Amino acid sequence: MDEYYTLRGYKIKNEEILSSSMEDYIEMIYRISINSDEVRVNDLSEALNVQPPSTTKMIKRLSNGGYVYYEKYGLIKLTDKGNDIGDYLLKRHKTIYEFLKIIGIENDLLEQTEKLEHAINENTLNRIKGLTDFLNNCSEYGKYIT
Amino acid sequence: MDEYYTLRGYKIKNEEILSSSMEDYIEMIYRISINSDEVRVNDLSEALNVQPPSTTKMIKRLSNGGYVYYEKYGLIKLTDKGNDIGDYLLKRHKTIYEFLKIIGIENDLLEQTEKLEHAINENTLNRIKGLTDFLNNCSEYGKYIT
DNA sequence: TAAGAATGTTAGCTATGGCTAAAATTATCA
DNA sequence: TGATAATTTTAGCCATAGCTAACATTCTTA
Repeated sequence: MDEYYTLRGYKIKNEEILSSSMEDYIEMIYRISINSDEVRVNDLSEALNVQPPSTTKMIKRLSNGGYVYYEKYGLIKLTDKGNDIGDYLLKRHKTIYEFLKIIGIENDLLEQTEKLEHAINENTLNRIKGLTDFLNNCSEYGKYIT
Repeated sequence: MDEYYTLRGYKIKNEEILSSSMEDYIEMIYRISINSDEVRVNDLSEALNVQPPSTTKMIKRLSNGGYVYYEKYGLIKLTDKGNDIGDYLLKRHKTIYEFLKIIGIENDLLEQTEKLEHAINENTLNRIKGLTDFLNNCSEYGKYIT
């Protein structure tokens, strides 16, 4: 029998550890970390278009979960665990971005990527990666898309 | 400049009228309505794996928004507006389901559909529909996927 | 038709994840 | 070095969307 749930229902059902927001923060910390090893509350707030108190709160959660090191007024640094996740999240982001791009999304490319990425599990991600590769090398598709 | 937001940020930014949950409820009312014209709080609760008080609360919101007709202890009925949306949501669901199926998702097909559908806007949906059609008629893909 | 079962509602709790205003800390620079 | 500016935190608010427990209504059936 088909088993439907609300979106929230799926999250609870799967004991999903990371919420979409947590993912957004970790991915962004990881992104910023690439170019500088100083990640601050303010940087993150600006990058995510969020007010600093929201960031403070989230950093506490991430710190409790063992995703970041953080001490009051200090620098934010991903733990090994956090770093692995960040790496995965950024790759996921890029995979979806490339996929959406090749199927012709232009205007809302980033927004659609940001929304979709949280919904896609590892298996689906791999399928999408494979599909993107296929499309990139498919002459019929080349004709179809132009 | 790239403008990132948290997922919640995008929702607020776009003044998105329908939350994911609201969409889930409307889609399910629409679904149930196809086979019977008696949609009750309990049916909906069971179908969505949610407790009846949650449904009562949501039905009130949907009623206030003009998506359903409802009177205490009565039947739930979509308004014309609700019906149009339900129709769109069900089509969106099916489109994504077919897409995920053709790219080889099996185990989490329904769950991934349910998660993805809320993230996809009309333009992306059309692209995905087009892509699915293409894949269905693409001999190279037939070879690739087997 | 009256009792019990089924269904639905209300009240009030939870967590997430935003926000503002105000307080605290840290950094800068004259 | 001490005043001011910038950054960060705390406190407390909001809405969404679940939940349980208790109450109300409606339905069924003996």
